[in-house]
Amino acid sequence: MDNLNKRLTESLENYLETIAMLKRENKIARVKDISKELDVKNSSVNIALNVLADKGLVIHEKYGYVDLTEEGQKIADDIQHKEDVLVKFFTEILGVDQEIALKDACRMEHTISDETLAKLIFFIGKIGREGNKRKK
Amino acid sequence: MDNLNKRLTESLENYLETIAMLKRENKIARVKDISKELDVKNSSVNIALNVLADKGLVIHEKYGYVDLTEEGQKIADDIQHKEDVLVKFFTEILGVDQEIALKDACRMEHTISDETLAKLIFFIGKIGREGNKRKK
DNA sequence: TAAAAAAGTTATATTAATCTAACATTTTTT
DNA sequence: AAAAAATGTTAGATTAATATAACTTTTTTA
Repeated sequence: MDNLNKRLTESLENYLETIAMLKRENKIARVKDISKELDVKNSSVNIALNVLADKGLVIHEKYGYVDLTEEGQKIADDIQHKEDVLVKFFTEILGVDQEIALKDACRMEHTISDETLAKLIFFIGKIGREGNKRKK
Repeated sequence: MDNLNKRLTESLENYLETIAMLKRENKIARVKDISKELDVKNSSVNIALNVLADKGLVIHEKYGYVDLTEEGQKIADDIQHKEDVLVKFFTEILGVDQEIALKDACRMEHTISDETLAKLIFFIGKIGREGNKRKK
């Protein structure tokens, strides 16, 4: 288990996120589902899973299901949270089209810092409260 | 000249942006300046310049200066504009620290869509006008 | 102006992420 | 339960971006 606390690549983050999503929607994640979702080949998924397993982020028994470790799940949740915040900001505050907002968020979720995310969350909250005030 | 209108990689965009910046600040750009700025080796710069020259975005005479073509300059300006808008939003509206804002913007400038950028510019303008109103 | 230093280039290697093709295992169907 | 289909794995290739090391050209300096 390669446990140096280095940042994951965007690609590996996407694998974690996808596995978490599949578990949420289908209860289980299989290689085939992941490759379909990410539009890559099974062989690519396999290689990525080996890397992630090596880092202690996924569990993958040969020919079996794919699961996230606690740490892997935490990372996936973190990225999903970033995506959700970005999508909300883009659609509800900027008025960006849903599809474009999602596409942008899925790329930016890998690069926004925790500091900027925190400020963005605060800002969204503030704008929301101002909006309510006006409606009263 | 490989003139398929495909999107550039983040790395190549960074080279264009850096060359544009050096031209702006120093009048000229040299391999050494680019490598220093991007923290890569001269040999890496060379390879990138060959790729960019092949795409008709830079001009690079052997052992000579590096310049941008009109198209290369246009792309560089576009990326720089995205960076400026993002930095402005992060610092002036969200209140993010200057250094972190710049770091985030330098990554996100490669992924934000034109649509989202346009909405963000509009939003910044609107917030600015509201701010002025209050001050009156 | 010749030697030394700096800058630039080329050849070769490495890493990450992907692919295709061949092979292995599991699941489904008849 | 045997054959066929689906799924998963492995081996080997490719592409992009980088590095190191050796080499070339240009610039500086003594």
